[in-house]
Amino acid sequence: MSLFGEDGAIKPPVTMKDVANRAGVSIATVSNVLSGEKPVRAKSREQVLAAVKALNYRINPAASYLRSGRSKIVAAVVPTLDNPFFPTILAAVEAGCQKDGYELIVASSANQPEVEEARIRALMHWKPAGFIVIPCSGELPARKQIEASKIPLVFADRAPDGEPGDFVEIDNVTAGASAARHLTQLGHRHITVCTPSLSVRNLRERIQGVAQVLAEFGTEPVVVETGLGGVPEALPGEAEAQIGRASAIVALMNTTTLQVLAALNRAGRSVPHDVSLIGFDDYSWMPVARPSITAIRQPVDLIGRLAWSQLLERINGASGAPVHRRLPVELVLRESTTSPSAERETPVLPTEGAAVLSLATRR
Amino acid sequence: MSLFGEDGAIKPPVTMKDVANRAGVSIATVSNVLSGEKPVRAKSREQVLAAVKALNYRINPAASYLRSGRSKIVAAVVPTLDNPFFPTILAAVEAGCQKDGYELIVASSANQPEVEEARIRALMHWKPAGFIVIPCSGELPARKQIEASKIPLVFADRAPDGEPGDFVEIDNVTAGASAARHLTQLGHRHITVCTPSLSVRNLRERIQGVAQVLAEFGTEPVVVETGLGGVPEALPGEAEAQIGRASAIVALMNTTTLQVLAALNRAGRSVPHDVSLIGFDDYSWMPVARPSITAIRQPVDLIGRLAWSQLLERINGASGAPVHRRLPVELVLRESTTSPSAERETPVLPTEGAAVLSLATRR
DNA sequence: CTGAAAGCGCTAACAA
DNA sequence: TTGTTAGCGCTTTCAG
Repeated sequence: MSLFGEDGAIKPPVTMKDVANRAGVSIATVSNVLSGEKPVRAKSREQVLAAVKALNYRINPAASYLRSGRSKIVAAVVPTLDNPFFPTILAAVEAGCQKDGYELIVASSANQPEVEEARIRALMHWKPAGFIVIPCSGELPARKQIEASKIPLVFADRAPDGEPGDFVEIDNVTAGASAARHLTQLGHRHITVCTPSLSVRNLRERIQGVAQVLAEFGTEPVVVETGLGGVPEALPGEAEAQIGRASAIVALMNTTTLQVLAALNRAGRSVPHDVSLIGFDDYSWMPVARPSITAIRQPVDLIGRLAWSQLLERINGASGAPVHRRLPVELVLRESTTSPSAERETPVLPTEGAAVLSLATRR
Repeated sequence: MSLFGEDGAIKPPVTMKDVANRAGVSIATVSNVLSGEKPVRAKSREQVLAAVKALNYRINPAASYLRSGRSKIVAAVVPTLDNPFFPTILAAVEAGCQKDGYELIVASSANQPEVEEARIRALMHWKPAGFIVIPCSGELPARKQIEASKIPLVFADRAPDGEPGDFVEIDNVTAGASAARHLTQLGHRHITVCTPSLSVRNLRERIQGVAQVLAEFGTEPVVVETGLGGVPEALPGEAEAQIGRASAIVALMNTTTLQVLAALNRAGRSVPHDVSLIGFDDYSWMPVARPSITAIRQPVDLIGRLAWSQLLERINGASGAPVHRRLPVELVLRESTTSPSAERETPVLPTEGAAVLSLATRR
């Protein structure tokens, strides 16, 4: 399979013509065998396949695309590759692509809508067979262009505002509610929700889920916006203070959990003694941390797999109505959540009197 | 910029011909303006550029590649996307690609040499402008083909056995030595090194670094192979036992650190009371964990950036000798390492009697 | 400096 | 069922 001939000169790459010659058929027949579109006599097919194998021929994807207007490329646009959540989805998508013979082009929007727009436009020129997009905000102007070009588009994890189209996500409202339910069952009545951003719908829905449960108890979540950054030295003053005052916290993203943990350390608050914590996303460090972290586990791999299978169906021409899947999450109970004691509950709202709570429900 | 005309019909995409017509020049001139290869009269250039902008024209990359044999694609092959270490490198590469007008195709070898081989061969058919490869083992047969095709190739993090070629990695021996030095300075003389695999050279070099330091004290590291998997229920019996006996552990990869932590939990060994732990790779959960984890911090982002800039130079024709960069790491001191007491040192070799050590050196 | 024209390797009519 | 042929949109001689 060397690219060099006997004389050391570079061999030109094998083309379909070479295969045709060797198989004793025309290039059209070779094309037909390879594409499987048109019927081909068994004998011819065998000869072609043999020649393909002998020459180690692989179709030139660019030529194929140029002529047919269809490429075996899938384009994925994610908010960032620095947060492991997104690459994990991509891992599943990539595995699907690999299995089904597609290449995956990956672009990061760096959490900036303008970059996202520009990347999608650039990707469009490859006429990818499909797009998998995890938008970085509620606006996705480029969506119109993708849809106008009839390129299948599947959203994963998040969809822009408006009609979701084909979309695989978790059931965010229920997930938020599960977290809140767990905390209320432990006896918490005041929950602080920490979110990196409010401009993404799925995060707003998680808050909504928390709010629904708290409404039963006549309270509302305190919402703290912590920003998209990594784990900073300190959050903005107000956020830092609100976290310091919290008795139960739900962190809506993996990065947020770390931000919260850091802020709690700075505030000298201990988990779960002073404050209970539930994090969205379950990572392998969470069971190992001390205390181990109670988490809402998203089926990340499944999100990716379903996004791919949905996209593939569209690529293969499935028409039907948009498919919007909301996958269930799992609440993984660990050590970071426990019952509040009356003493700890009080400081949250200093105006209220202290109540005495049984400690019996502590694990 | 709609893809629809006034009548709602789909507009065919803008081609170079359209630009030429509008600019009142030939398509060759348009091509020359866009490629910048040949000199073009300023006037013509302006007209072309104006037309390009007006029509929102973008070159068709497949046609361009088909004709010229050069593509603006970079192919990256990584062992997995599930370990955040690799996507972080890719994030930097992707940023570079974006800046310099390349698209990034990502393929995962799933840590299997055969898959790696197959993926590279598939990618070759896109005639990418360059390859960035993080090999999954010491063998990389496909390398010959890449090099024979004159496609620039840069290794990141690891290189296959033999001549490294263009390669950006950390200084593994020194990194291993730093970890060991830190432990010996604390008083440790017995170090257990946990590695996911022995078939990757950079991991072997880290062990070598540890061994060099221990040699000064007349001891040798105990090497435990823990496998590439995630955090399993239990490691193979022998590995589990060796970790349980250790008084100081260096974990050579991020996943290994978690495996070790889990194994130590199962063995009822507490960090750093019973055993000190240093992990390779510094993740945002490590400072937040209790105890926080002492780590060898790799300049992951820099590895990616340098790999890209090196690749870009080759793409642009730089010839010179292979560039092999070994970047320095940082030892980040945290709570998971401390001096051994005699009681803790002893159980390593159960045959020895217990000794009493002062606890004064504990932090 | 610019334009005309010849393909790159492949697919899709169409003819046979 | 198969072969012939005309391009896909671009880059690259080669004349002008």
